[in-house]
Amino acid sequence: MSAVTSSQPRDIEAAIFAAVDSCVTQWGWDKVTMDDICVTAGVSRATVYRLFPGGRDVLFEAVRLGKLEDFFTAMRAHIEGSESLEDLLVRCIVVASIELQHDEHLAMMLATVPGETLGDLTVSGLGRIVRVATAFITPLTDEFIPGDEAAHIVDVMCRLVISYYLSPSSTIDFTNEDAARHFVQRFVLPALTITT
Amino acid sequence: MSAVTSSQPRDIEAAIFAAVDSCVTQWGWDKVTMDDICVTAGVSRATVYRLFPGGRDVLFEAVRLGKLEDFFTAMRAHIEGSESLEDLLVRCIVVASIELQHDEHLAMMLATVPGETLGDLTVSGLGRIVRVATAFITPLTDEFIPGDEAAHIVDVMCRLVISYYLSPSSTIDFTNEDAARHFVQRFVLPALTITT
DNA sequence: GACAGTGAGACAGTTTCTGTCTTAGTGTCT
DNA sequence: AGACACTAAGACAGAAACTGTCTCACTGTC
Repeated sequence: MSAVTSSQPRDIEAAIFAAVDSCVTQWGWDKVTMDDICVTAGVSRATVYRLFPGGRDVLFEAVRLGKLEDFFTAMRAHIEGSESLEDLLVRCIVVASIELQHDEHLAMMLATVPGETLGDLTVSGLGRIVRVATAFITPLTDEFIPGDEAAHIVDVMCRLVISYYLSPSSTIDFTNEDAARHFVQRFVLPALTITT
Repeated sequence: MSAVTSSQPRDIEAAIFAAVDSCVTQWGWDKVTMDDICVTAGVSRATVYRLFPGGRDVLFEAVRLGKLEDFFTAMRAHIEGSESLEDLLVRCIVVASIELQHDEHLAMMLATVPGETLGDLTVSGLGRIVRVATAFITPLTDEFIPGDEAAHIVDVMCRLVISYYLSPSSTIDFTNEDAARHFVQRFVLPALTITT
């Protein structure tokens, strides 16, 4: 049964991912060594390097990519029933903001280069987040607005959510649905060229 | 004013201690480097090495010693009004157990060799804890029992508290005063050779 | 028996860390 | 002003660690 033989390596890969997650949570990106991960995962060095050729960088990149996808997959589940563009945008903002605030470790996971400060979220990491966010969210906006317009909206929303997460404002709280809705009605919807 | 000049270094020493505490809490003994501590304390490498000649080992030893004394000083405040030996022993057990459970970081601080597992609490670290505990507590038992007897009691109590902390039992909860009192009445007091 | 996947560990090259040192800058006391 | 004590900054060599690759022995499956 190929299902059996292939399920073994999957488990190991999952164990390694879990180990990275655990180690990074405990020590942060900088302090984690490959040996930490191997020991935590209960796996040999050779196995890790065979599964992730390229070593540390490749492994961490894979983990971060996985986290990013998990994040947006979960988010998509939250926004899938939206009946209007306003509703969709509000849900996006609120869910993302709450999720970020709830798990501050997540922000580091979402960023690009491990070991650098959260400030990187606004430099190298942001572009990548915007890219993934666009890929995940724009399909859901199809029924409301055209794709290129959606890309613009998602881009702006990403930056705002991250900005308000990194440096909260006393006037707007994106984790609050009413506040987010008010913001969307006031600043986002009027900016759209279409009126539907 | 010598008070002014001497208050400066005191502040720096305190800052370094605080930095060690913060760094160890964040990363654990193994992962902390001297540079981490210097940066966190906002102090130069040279300063740290001058204040703690011998470097890492000496600094960490000083921190641990300070923690140990803090711990027992706080404990002594809790048990100072005891009117009977039973009362005193119960308070010791409960306060120590609660304190340990409340701040698991403390246990690592109390141990001897940084970077090694908590298991060391029962090997190299235990002797030192018993020694300090004896020095702090036996003076308070003077009015109840002779010094050598007190030393025995403290020794046994230390081991029990640490053992139950490391591996809790379903039958005894030392953080509960009634349970601790019951235990003392049942096992400790009868073992004493004096009857006062 | 062939085979794929794994653990254990040796290995060199690199990076990081440690502990010491020198230099320059600061503020205080005489 | 000048002596003094203290500090920041950083260069430095030696030690320790981490990385990534490799080989070998072991296991279970086909």
